[in-house]
Amino acid sequence: MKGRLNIAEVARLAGVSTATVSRVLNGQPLVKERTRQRVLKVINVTNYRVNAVARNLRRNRTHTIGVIISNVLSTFYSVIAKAVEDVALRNDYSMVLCNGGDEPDKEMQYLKVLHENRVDGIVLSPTGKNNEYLRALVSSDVPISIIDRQIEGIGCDTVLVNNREASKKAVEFLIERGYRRIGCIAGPRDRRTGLERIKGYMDAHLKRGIPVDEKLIEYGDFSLESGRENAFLLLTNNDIDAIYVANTDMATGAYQVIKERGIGIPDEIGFVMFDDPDWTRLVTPQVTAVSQPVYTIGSTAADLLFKRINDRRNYIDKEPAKIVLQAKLVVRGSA
Amino acid sequence: MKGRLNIAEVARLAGVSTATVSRVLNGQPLVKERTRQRVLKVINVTNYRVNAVARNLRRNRTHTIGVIISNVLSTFYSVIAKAVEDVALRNDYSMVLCNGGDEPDKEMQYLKVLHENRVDGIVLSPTGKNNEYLRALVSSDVPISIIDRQIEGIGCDTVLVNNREASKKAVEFLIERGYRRIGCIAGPRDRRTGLERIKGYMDAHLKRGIPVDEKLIEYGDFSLESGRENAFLLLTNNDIDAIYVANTDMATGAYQVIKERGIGIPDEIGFVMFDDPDWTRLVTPQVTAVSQPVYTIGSTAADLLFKRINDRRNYIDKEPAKIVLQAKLVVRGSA
DNA sequence: CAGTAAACTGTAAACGATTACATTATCATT
DNA sequence: AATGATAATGTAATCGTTTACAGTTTACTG
Repeated sequence: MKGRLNIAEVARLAGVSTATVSRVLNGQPLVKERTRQRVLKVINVTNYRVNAVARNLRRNRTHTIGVIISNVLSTFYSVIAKAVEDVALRNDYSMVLCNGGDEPDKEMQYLKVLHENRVDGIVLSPTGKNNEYLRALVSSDVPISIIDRQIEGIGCDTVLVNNREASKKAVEFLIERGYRRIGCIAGPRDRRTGLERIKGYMDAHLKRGIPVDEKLIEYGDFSLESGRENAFLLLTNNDIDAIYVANTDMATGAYQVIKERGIGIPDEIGFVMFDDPDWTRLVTPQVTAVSQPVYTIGSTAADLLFKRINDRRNYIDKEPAKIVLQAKLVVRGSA
Repeated sequence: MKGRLNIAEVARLAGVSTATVSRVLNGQPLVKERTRQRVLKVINVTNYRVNAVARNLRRNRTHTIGVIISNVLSTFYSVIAKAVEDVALRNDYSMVLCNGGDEPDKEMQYLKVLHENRVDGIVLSPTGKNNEYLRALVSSDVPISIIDRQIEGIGCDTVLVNNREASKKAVEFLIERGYRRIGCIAGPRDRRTGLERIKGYMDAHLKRGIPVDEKLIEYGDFSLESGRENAFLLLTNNDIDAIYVANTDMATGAYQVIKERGIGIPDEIGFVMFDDPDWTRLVTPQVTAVSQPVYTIGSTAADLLFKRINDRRNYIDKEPAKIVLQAKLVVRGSA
C-alpha cells in the first residue's frame, strides 16, 4: 500500500472519475450497473473506507451527537447514556460520550470540544454554570436537549422529573406510617435535583403540620462517601426514627453504615430512598424507593434533539419543549 | 452573523492573514505580541471556535479514540469506559463510546464507523467474530488495544485477567469449606471469559479429586434474566449445597431467586460469585466474591494504546504487549 | 547608514470528499 | 444518418484548516 487510499486512488483503479466513485458510495442512481460493480469490486479488494472527516467537512454535517453527563459510573447516567445511544443508532448517528463530572470547568471544556468538532447536537445534563456559553452555542445553531435542570432564557428542549412532588410523597408516606423524626440526607443545595428533593421533604412536613427540625437535615454531595458520613452524623447526634436519602450513591453509603451498626430495618429505623437501583430488591427487607423513569428521560431528550436535527428548517425558533416525567414511590418493606 | 465564521473571516476582521490566525490558534511562538492580542480579541468577540473537522482533515489526526464495549449498563464495562476516558482526557483526547452489545454485526458496524471517522486508536472488548476486519484495520495503521480476549495473529496489545485461576480458587474455597455439590451458573461457552471460568470450576474439582457432575452446570448468557432461570433450574432439579455464579448480572438474578425462595445463606446454601459489585457488601451476610481490578484493566489498555498513538514511529511492528492482571477472591460471609 | 540576521507575516497548495455544471455516450425516432 | 432526449460520466470548485516557502519588517552590527 504505497499511495494513500482515497477516493482518487479508487477512481484510478476502477478507471472512472472521483465523482462516479462518490456516487457509488452514496448509492445514487445515476450510475450504470456495470460501472457500479467495477467500483464496488475495487472498494472491496482495497478495503477502502470513505474518509468521514473529509465528507463531514464538505457536507457541513457530522452525523454525530455529543452527550455530557455527570458520571458514567452512576446507574442513573449510564442508563441515560444507553437510551441516548439507542436513539442515535436508530437515526444512524454516532455518539461522543463525555463525563462532565458535575464540574463546570470540565463541562465547559467538553462543550468547546463538541462545538469544535461540529457535532450536530448535544444532550446535556448541565451544571448550570456555563449558561452564557450554552446560549452562544444555541445561537450558532447547535441544538441542545437538557436533562434534569431548567435553564432560563435559552432555546433548549428540556426533560425534567417531578422531583419535588415525588420526594414529598415519599416523606409523606413515612409520616403516615407514624415516623416523626425523619433524618434526611440531602443533595447539594446548589443543584436543582438536590434542592427540589429537599423542598419535597419540607412540603410533606408542612402539609402534615409537623415542624421541620433543621438538625435532621444533612447536606451531602450525592457521593457514596458523603452518604456514609452523613448517616454517621445523623445516627450519632440525633434520635431519629427514619432516614430518607436523596439519591442512589448516598443511599448505598448510608445503608452500609446502618448495616454495619446492626440497626434493624424497619423496626429500629425506617429507610426510604430516592432512586431505585437493582440492590433495593436484593436486600432484606426490600427497600421502599422513589423510582424514576430513567431510560425514558434519556430517550425523550434524544428524540427531541433529533426532531430538531432532522427538521432544522421547521424547528428553528420553534418554542422549546418542556417535558416533565413522573417518578413514583414503590412501597416495599423498609418502612 | 451573515458570513460564516471561519478562519478567513477572523483574519479579515483582525487585518491579518489566515496563516497568522492559525499560528495564534496553535500557540506558535512566531507571532508578534500586538498581533496576537488583536487576533485573540477578534476570536473572543466573535466567539469563534476552530473547525476541528477541517483541522483533522488537514492534520490527518483526529485526537479521538473509539471504545467498543458490550454494555454501558453493566458495572464492569462502565468502569472500563470511565478508565479509558480518564486516560484519554489526560492525553487531550476525546472518546467515542460504542455499545457493541456482544453482537458481531453491531461490532462490525461500529468498527467501520470508527475507521471511517479516522479515530487515532481503538479500545475493544471483541466478540471474536470480526477478526479479518480487525486485521485489516491494524494493517492500515490503526492501533487497537484488546480487552478480555486474546486474538491470534494480530498485532494488538492485549489486557487479560486470570479468569481461570481465580475461578479455580473460588471453587476450591467452596470445596475446602466442605461443600460438595456445587451448582454452577456459567457464561456462554463461546466467550472466552465464560469458558475460562468454567474451566476453573473443573480444575478445582479435578485438583480435589471430586468428580464433576455435568448436571450441576447450567450455561447462561451473562444476563440477569438467565441468572434467574438457571438458578431456578439448579434449585429445582438438583440437590446442591452451594452455588457459584460466573458474573455480576447472573449473580444478581440468582441471588434474587434464592431470596425469593427464602433459602438461607450460607446455612442452606453457599453462595460465591465472580465479580464484586457494590451490593455484595450491602446484603447480609456479605457475599464472598472474586474481585477483578476492573479500572486497571481499562486504564492499562488505554495506556498501551496511547503509547502506540504517541509514539507511532517507534511502535510500528513492535511486539504487541500481553498483560495479565490478577483477580482475587475476597472471602466474606456467604460461604 | 548599509548590510545582514532574525523575527514576523503572507501566499497558496495541500487534506479527501461532494456536487453544480459541463460534457459525452446511448438509443429510439424520424 | 441525423436528431434529440436522456442517461452516464467527468471537471473543477468548494468545505476550513495547516504549513512549506517566500516575502517583508525589524533590530542590530560595524
